[in-house]
Amino acid sequence: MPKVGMEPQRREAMIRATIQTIGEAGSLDVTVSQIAKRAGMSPALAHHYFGSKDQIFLAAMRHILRSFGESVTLRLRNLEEPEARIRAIIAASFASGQFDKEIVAAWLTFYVRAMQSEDVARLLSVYARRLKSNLMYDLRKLFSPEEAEQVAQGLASLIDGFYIRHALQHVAPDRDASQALVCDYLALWMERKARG
Amino acid sequence: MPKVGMEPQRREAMIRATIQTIGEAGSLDVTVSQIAKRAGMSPALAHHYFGSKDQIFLAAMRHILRSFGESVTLRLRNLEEPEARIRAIIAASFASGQFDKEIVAAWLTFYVRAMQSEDVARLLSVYARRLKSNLMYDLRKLFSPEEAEQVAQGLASLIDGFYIRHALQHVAPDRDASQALVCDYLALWMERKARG
Amino acid sequence: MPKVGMEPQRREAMIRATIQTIGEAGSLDVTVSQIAKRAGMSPALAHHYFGSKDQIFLAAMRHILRSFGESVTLRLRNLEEPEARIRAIIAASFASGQFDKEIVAAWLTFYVRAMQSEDVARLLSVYARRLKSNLMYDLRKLFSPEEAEQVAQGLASLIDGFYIRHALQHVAPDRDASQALVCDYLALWMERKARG
Amino acid sequence: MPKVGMEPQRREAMIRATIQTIGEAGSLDVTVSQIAKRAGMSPALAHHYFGSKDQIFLAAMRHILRSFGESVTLRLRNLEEPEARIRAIIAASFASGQFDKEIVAAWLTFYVRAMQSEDVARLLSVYARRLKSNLMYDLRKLFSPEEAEQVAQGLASLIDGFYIRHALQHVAPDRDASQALVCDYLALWMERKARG
DNA sequence: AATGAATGAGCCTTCATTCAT
DNA sequence: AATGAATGAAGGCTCATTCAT
Repeated sequence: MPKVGMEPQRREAMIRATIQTIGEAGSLDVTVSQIAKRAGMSPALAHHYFGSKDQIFLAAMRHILRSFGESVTLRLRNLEEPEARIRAIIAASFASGQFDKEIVAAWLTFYVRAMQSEDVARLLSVYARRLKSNLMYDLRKLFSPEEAEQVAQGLASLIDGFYIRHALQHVAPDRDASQALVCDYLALWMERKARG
Repeated sequence: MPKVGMEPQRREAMIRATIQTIGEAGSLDVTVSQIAKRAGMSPALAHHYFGSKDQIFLAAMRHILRSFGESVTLRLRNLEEPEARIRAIIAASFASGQFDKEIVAAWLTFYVRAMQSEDVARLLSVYARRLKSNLMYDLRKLFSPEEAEQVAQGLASLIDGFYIRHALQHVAPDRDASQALVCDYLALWMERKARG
Repeated sequence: MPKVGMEPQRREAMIRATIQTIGEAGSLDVTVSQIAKRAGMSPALAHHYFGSKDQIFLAAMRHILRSFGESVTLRLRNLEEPEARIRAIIAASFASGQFDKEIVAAWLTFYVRAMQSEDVARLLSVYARRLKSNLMYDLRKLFSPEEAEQVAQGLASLIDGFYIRHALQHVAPDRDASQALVCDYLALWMERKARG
Repeated sequence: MPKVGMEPQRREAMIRATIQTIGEAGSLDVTVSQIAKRAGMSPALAHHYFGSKDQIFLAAMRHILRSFGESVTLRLRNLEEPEARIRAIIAASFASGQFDKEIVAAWLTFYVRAMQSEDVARLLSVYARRLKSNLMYDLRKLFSPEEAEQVAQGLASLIDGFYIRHALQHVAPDRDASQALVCDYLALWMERKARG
């Protein structure tokens, strides 16, 4: 009996396998065959569902981005206080499922990939803009427009910086310390503001 | 035209071409042929001088790292005051010749490469350790040991974060704004300390 | 035309083509492309099925060795008399399908290859040991242990010698004359023994 | 001061290096660079003196052949008795300097090479013919023409067989045992003849 | 729905050989 | 006499992608 409606399962399996494979290899230099094998199917079927290797990567990236977006949305629900909301966004970045070695490695490789692929770059910039607008929404309630802009830039860069360092196993601070340092960056600005 | 003593010139040409090619492509997926062509020689000669593609990449990376190191050393000469010295290190990171699109792109790809290659990882960690010890040397004069550690981590991550954002043309702040924000991070800590 | 189950056919075609190509060239300096072309497939497919050039060679050699072994086994069936059995083994070495120009040339190149490749050497020594134990089994019934050993060595070397000479088209004796001379070597020993 | 008359020394060094290199590698797959390096000169100079890689190999082979020929001539001097002379020829084949691992390996590779190269084949056949005529000269004094022919073939093949086995480190008999077995082959024929 | 079969294109690497000095 | 410089040509191998079943 021919199975029907396999597509969603196959796609999901491929996406998961893609992230795992890239994460392990620490590189986009993974073959479609490797990914397909891990996903339990033939490379031919993978192509059938995705059309090309690029599309496979894009789908995986979209998955990571969407998953992060949903995590943020969830954490912001019921939070009113600006400072708390910003901390929630930061927390989302370091949450398990996001700051895991595997995910971060995949994330990084995609980042680099954006230098080559317009599609990837577009995807990334959508995410970046949304993250920034999220931050700005609350920062504007705490700081002047110029200061808010600066804090947003600082926070985002700091997070990216910790990501890259996490991926490379430098003597990087662990998850909690990293998150604490980012939160502290907000605190430093709050203190300056308080002091006048 | 004399035909002896070409090796240094050839090596230099290859290194320059490697950085340019990687910078433009935004990827390590460049062929030895491409690089050699840009450097004005045959791929065979490139292999003759470097032995392998990996060695070509390593040489290019060593060049970037050494160049950065020398820049830092130069800028620290004659500076005594801790805060000024830290600002000098930051400035070196954003100096032209270092924060250029091309260099940063190459830098990033090497960063990612470190996830695969032991050799690259080693090279990078040497640089990271030196940078940190440079920062710590002066930070310890300004802060408690724990605080110094935190500031160092923050500064380094912030710089890396701006690098990655610079490479990706996000709505990233420009060179001066980036540098200013990093310096301001130090300022924020100094203010907190001053306030007690 | 069904497109499944091609692997065995492809492998067989490759093995045959390998022996032919090496036989014609009289050298292992043949390219995978040449062999694959003769076998009617792309070099890529050849690699797909064998993994590497070395594996292709090994497979071809295993084929020759196995084919010789089976020929010997077949000829020994139903033979009880020691002298007849030894003559059968000798005959197998000179049988058509074994002492053909092509096969002998391939055989020789593999022999030489054994000086470089552990794998080939191992394969060859397995065959050599089996051939010797075959000979010794019957020789021990005809001669003293020391004599049996000598006869075995002589017979084996003589066969190898005729092989090498056959391959090189020296004014070498033809198949029948070669075989007769080897058999006569056994006869010489039998006469000596008879005479006491 | 420019050195003059270097050519003979250079050629000799190259020939020695060629035999050593091939002997060690157990293969003709050695590069001109390897040989030249071992001979203490640049590959360019090697080409200057020999013209091509083929010529280098041919020169090395000619050297081996000539050296063997001279050894035979020397050993035959002052020997009158046919049987003794034949034994001397056999002894020459197994003499140190001829039956050494290195030489034998080179010898074998050249043998195989003869299947490809007309030049090598010609060289080899000259040697084979001379060896045979040497043997026949004395054998004819001991046997009928047909028998002499057979003994010559047997002796030559036996020697070649021991060579090949010596090169491959099979559980081959050592130098003395090999030589004894070849001599014994002659003895077997003498006994048959004596018995009548 | 699924896959084994198949390949074209391309890359890294090696090497004999040439040339200018 | 001697060599560093340089390359064209070729080979092994990989892989995304297509196709027939």
